[in-house]
Amino acid sequence: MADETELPDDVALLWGMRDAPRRGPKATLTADDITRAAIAVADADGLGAVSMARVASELGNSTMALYRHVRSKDELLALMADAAFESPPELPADADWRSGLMLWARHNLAAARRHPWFAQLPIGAPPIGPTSLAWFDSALGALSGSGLSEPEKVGVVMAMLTYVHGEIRLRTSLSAAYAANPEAFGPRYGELLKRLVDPRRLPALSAVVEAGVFDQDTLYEEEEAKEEFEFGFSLFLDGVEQFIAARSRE
Amino acid sequence: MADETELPDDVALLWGMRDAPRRGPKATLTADDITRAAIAVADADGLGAVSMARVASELGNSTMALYRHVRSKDELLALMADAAFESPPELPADADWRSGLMLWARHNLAAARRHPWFAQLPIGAPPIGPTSLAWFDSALGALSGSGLSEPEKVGVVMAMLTYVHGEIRLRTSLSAAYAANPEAFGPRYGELLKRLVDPRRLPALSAVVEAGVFDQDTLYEEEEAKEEFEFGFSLFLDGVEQFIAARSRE
DNA sequence: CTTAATAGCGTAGCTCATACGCAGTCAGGA
DNA sequence: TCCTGACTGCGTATGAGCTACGCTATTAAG
Repeated sequence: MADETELPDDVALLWGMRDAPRRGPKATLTADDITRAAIAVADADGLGAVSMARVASELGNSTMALYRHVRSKDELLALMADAAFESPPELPADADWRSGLMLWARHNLAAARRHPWFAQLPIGAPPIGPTSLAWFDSALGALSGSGLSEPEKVGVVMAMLTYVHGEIRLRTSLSAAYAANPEAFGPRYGELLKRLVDPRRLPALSAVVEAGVFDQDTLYEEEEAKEEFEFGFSLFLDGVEQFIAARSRE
Repeated sequence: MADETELPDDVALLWGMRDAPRRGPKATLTADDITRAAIAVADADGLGAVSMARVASELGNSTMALYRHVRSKDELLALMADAAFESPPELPADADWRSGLMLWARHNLAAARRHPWFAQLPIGAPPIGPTSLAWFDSALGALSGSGLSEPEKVGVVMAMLTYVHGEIRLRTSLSAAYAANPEAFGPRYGELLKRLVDPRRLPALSAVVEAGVFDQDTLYEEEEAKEEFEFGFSLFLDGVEQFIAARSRE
């Protein structure tokens, strides 16, 4: 928290730390307003509907007015990425690391499901925004009683982030697509597989298909998706548990 | 593999199963050529450089000629998504499930690293292309000796896909961005964190930052990324191992 | 009161996806 | 043999999107 003068401009914008202008007219718009409006548009009509013109009109401004507060659309997307996740949950002080991480993951996924366009944002830099770092801190905090070293904690948290981001990208995207167009999924998928999968070329998949695993049409509904997440995430946490146990035996 | 007449058009295209036209001039172009050219453009200059005009000019054709073979750019992207991963690896017949999945994941990641734009493609439907299904089959096949039921195998494979996709999205994207612009990362990241992270508000993250975990500038290089992946993925596999052991005890 | 910095915005240039229709090409039937 | 219908490639045009540029109005400092 030394001198703020040398903070790169994009970082300063994320943290709301640009020095206020001394002269000129009062701004009727802030980068924050723009970010919120863009998120509202994306929530309502998808990321594809987020154009500078659309966001501006939503705010009752002209398109070019936005560029006084945001250098480019890419910068706006970076702002959206940080703002999409609200604050991380308060982890109970007496919680063990496992229930802490589980709570963290559930909240993170819930936030991602509220903003399904998040999975489509390009990732061009390590997390540096205030919200992203708050979530990072929260996850690390859950491991404070684990006895792991700092680099080990980071390793575990990065692995967890990996799993959760995969969930966001795969299952959340599919759920959103399913909600938009249920006919293209559901039982149609199972039937397509039955016709496309040659038992000689893809024997393992064929066995699964023949067993009817893909015949239910509830595969992409929220309840089902949650259960599948908890199953896979628990596998991961079991591995973490083993790791922590091994470390504490040393 | 029943009658092919009712296959949805996009699926038939993915499988190369459109019925050939009886009359008219010979086509000088195929959907396959277009897909390959588009992938080449994306590999060379990023997904943003993939425009219909660019792909067409790369093939020595006019922009609109592409639309005879591909219904829209979205369809082209779907073709690219399936073709990006070449064939899955041959798993040694005598391999145990764990080394099989590890081999699978390494090959999958290697393919993804060759095509870093893959992480930016929108996911709008469950996997249905021949390559995607071949990889799916390969992963299921690795579990054939595990004693799991078919639905359980699918659960484990989906969880693994989740982890690997997260890796692709997070680490592969970052590595690509780092390769394109190393100055924005490296030690600069550690220093930024030192200035931005308030020990009172983000104590756990602050401890990690002060411990110097982010000070190396090798964080995003390929070797380092591989090691971190293997660590996290092993945690996951440890969990799977426990699950399989518990199942076989019943 | 002057002046420099700043906000909002109109215009215009460029890129892109793609609808539409024309012209040339090939296979089968008359 | 030749016609006809199907099909390929492509030129043009439309509309949307990002954003550089410059003008005007507004505010605070000197």
